[in-house]
Amino acid sequence: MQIRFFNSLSNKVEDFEPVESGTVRMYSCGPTVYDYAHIGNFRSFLFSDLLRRFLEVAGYDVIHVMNITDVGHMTDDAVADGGGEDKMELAGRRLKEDKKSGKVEVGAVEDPSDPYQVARFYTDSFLSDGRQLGLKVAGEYPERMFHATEHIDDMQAMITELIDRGHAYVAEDGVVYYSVESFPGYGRLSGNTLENLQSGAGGRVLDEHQDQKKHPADFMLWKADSAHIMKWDSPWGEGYPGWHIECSAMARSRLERDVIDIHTGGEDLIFPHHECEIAQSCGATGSDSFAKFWMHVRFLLVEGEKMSKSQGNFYTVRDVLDGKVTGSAVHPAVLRYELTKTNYRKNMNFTSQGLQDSATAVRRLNDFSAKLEEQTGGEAAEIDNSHPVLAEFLSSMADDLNVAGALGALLPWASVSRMPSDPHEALAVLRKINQVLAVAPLESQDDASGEGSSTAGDGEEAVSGWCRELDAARADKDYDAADRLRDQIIEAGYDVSTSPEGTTAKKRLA
RNA sequence: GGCGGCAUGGCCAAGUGGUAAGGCAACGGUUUGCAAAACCGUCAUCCCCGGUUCGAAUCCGGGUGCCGCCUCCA
Repeated sequence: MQIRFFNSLSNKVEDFEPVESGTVRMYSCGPTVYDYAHIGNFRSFLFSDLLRRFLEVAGYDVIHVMNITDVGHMTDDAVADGGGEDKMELAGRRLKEDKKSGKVEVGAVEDPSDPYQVARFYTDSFLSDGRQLGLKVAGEYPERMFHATEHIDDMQAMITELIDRGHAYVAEDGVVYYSVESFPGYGRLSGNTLENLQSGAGGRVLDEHQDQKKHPADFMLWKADSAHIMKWDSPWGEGYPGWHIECSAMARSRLERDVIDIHTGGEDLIFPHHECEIAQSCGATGSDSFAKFWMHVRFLLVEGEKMSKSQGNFYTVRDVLDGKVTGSAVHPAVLRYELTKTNYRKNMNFTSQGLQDSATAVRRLNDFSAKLEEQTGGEAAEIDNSHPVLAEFLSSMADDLNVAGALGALLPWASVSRMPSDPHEALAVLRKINQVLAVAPLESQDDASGEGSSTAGDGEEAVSGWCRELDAARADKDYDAADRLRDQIIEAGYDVSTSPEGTTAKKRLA
């Protein structure tokens, strides 16, 4: 099976081969932890998870790492190089407000003016969201997910290398800048070559107040600022690192290679972030490449509109799970399915209807899974990847993660009314597919979350009592009572199914 | 103004030269105390214009629309 991915570096679909046979090293730009992650963030993170899971099922050892950005982002957007205040500081003030108003539990953050506590709070939120949604790397914290603030040494070492190799300089104001003119490959990823940047600058202000820099596109590596809320000693004065350097430094130290296989992120990161990473990494290592494959996720729209706080269509993961979109609680597996079912290179349209569709599909896969488990007693056959459904599923995924094609193979097969002739084999196939999709069985998410499942158990007992009452009413031909009970169960968030064997109710997933 | 990406039925979406997968919704039927579920069946010529070809959703040229980046941002 030849795996092919679209490479943002060449804007072409290319055959994928890892640098080291059998092992894939991938780096994903992770969350910033001064706010809750939203569904757009998670589309990106789940894309990297799907990619990683697919590569694992395809037979690779995957070393997948993701950073947690807890330093280096500034609020002032008029000045790109360290203006305004640290977003962590702002987040601290907001948390303080939320604490007062009761939006954030007492005890969750003791001292909001401590940026490390703010980071800790939002890191925990992220890890909890991630684990619920089946994000493997979140379950591997802190081995494979780690904080930028714990890698300041690596960043400083890389900055030193860059200065030594003539790729960086200390400007008159004491700020360390990367010199883009020292790196001929600048612009290769984004198309924003120095030439293009210049010719495209018409009408736009390109840093006229950056007269300290040798070139307007030079970007900050270290800024001495003893007044800054988060600061470290350095050869260039007490201060903090630029935003881009953390990924270059951490990818190298954590993946232990100068050249890695795959680097992922949202499409907005192509420029300047990833362009700058390449310049830094290649500049420091002397290698002519940093990541062999760059894969970028397109943005998602919400009901056809851009997601924005002012439009009122801005959703965090917990908003969706709590039912802010659909009006009733959404199972994490449904959100995972919804956010991964559209190919990562297309803008996906996140809609309430889509969530409902996903819930139907997840239900279907789970019913199918449950029936197979029942038929086999959980005994799966030994299989390779040659089963027709599995083979088509994997070959679709191998084609630049064609999820829709893969689901096109899976869904018609996964039908409880046409059960496969060999359930042991089918169970093995489904389990393998679910290693990629991670939506059926649903329990895979519950282990990690720990919350919500206990209350669901209580509700289920009441509902199953109502089902027995409903059966009794129907036996008595007391249809008014039966209809009332049915409405009651539906009201409680369950789908009712009556059959000669009795009434059963299943929790609606969205 | 510069650099990229995308455009298939009501919705999600496969298909990369030979006469349009799959899912959801809808509609008709079977079933049902009624309904739901389930099952059977029905449902598109592919943004526009021009070209290449025996033949194009698929290749080429020109438009149009949408998305991202060029300033923090998945």
